[in-house]
Amino acid sequence: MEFKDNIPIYLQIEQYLYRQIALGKLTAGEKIPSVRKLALELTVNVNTVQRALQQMNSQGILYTKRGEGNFVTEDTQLLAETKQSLINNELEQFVQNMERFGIKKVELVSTLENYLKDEGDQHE
Amino acid sequence: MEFKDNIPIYLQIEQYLYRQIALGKLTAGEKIPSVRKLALELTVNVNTVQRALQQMNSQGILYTKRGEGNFVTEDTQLLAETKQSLINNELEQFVQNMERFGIKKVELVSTLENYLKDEGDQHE
Amino acid sequence: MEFKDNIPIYLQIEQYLYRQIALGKLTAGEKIPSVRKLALELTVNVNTVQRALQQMNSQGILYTKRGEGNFVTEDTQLLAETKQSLINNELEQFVQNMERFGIKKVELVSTLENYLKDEGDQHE
Amino acid sequence: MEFKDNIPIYLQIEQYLYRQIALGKLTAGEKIPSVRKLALELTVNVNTVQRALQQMNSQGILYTKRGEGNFVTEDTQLLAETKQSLINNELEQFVQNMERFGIKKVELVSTLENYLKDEGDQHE
DNA sequence: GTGGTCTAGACCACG
DNA sequence: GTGGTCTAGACCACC
Repeated sequence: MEFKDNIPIYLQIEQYLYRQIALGKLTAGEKIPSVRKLALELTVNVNTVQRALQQMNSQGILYTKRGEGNFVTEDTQLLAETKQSLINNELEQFVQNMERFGIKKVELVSTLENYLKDEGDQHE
Repeated sequence: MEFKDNIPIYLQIEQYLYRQIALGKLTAGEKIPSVRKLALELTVNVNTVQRALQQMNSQGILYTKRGEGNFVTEDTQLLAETKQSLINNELEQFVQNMERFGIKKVELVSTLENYLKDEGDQHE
Repeated sequence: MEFKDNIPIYLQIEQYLYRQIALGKLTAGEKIPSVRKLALELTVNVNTVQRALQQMNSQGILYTKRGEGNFVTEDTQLLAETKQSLINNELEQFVQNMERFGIKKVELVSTLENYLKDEGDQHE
Repeated sequence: MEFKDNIPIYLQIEQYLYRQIALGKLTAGEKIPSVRKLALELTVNVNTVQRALQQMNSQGILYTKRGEGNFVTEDTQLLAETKQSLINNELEQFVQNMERFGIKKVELVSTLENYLKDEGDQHE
């Protein structure tokens, strides 16, 4: 896994784990790898991993069993809500940013369609 | 103008100016307000403004006339390219992020349409 | 280290570091002293050092590991190219300046030889 | 005439006039164009031209006749000396800079010869 | 008036 | 400990 330079690594780890959950690779109640394992896998400082987990802990997405490790919450509703709110955030941001470049909501869909089409053409 | 906390102010100023140009509020060859004026307007330190301008300077979007001020480049092609690349970046990021949440390109357009529709409903 | 008055200090620091690399005193992948150490050594403000490093960073000669420090790029090809282009710049400037004094390329080599010889004589 | 951004314009004008003299386009005792004419020619502020002339005045290269204009000194020896010292400066700087890149005096001549040769090849 | 450089010192984020 | 950002204020060079 590679990290971008302009965003804190612990946030990128957080996003990574969120995605694992959103994609169903980590399911409700499942144990996630130990801090050290994750740190090794991601070639990152242990502190950095811990910081990411702390945040998710305080958001209720993870919970810690002392001496056992960290687990994904069993509150499937919370998981679904979280996923949806992340996606909505993304959409909101996107719409906002495009408007700042003078692209109005009405034009947004067609702009996106064109982009996807062009991108596809390039790789053909 | 208000600044977000998690992004350096000088980058936000840069983005702001880029948008002004993209929207045609600052046109090729036009003088932009002096660093001190901008600093006052944005209630920010002069150095912070200068840093933003320096970056744009080194990217060729602005140029400095000593003792006179900063001006938007007259290279309209560069301006157009820059605008387009900023928009494409935005699109690329968006598509990438959504894919990370398991939303594939095929579904993207409809997801966006739904979002825009729902958002509209809320405000009715 | 002493600084000339007519050139910005941060540029002189940049040049200094470039030379350290060109001379092999700083090698690919090596950590360079922390900004604070450098600032102390050079009896200069931390910000001034940082500005020099930022430039080299954006040129790809250095990269930053958060919380760890700055490192010389491991891209040895880039290093070699950079060194060569610095030297070529120097040569180009020299040739150009001499031509402006009416010394043509044909005479350049002998002019240089005479200069080196005379200079040697003085110190004998 | 075009000016570099990183060097004060008045210095560049000074150098320009020095070269005109060194090349014999302006000879001892000759009147140089009026400040306004020069300013127009070079599309530069009048103040800027004046500043350049002031410096050359104080160095004795030019002298002012009130109400008549500026003239090149008639002291041909001073002119010759000045020219020589400018050239020597250039040489000294060059040797110094190259040494900073690890190119010793012994290698200098051959480095220069190679450069001139390569450059010639490119334009063939 | 314009921008450019530098300082001292503060506070923050990261590992 | 590392670097990054920001401020306030000074001084300079240029037009």
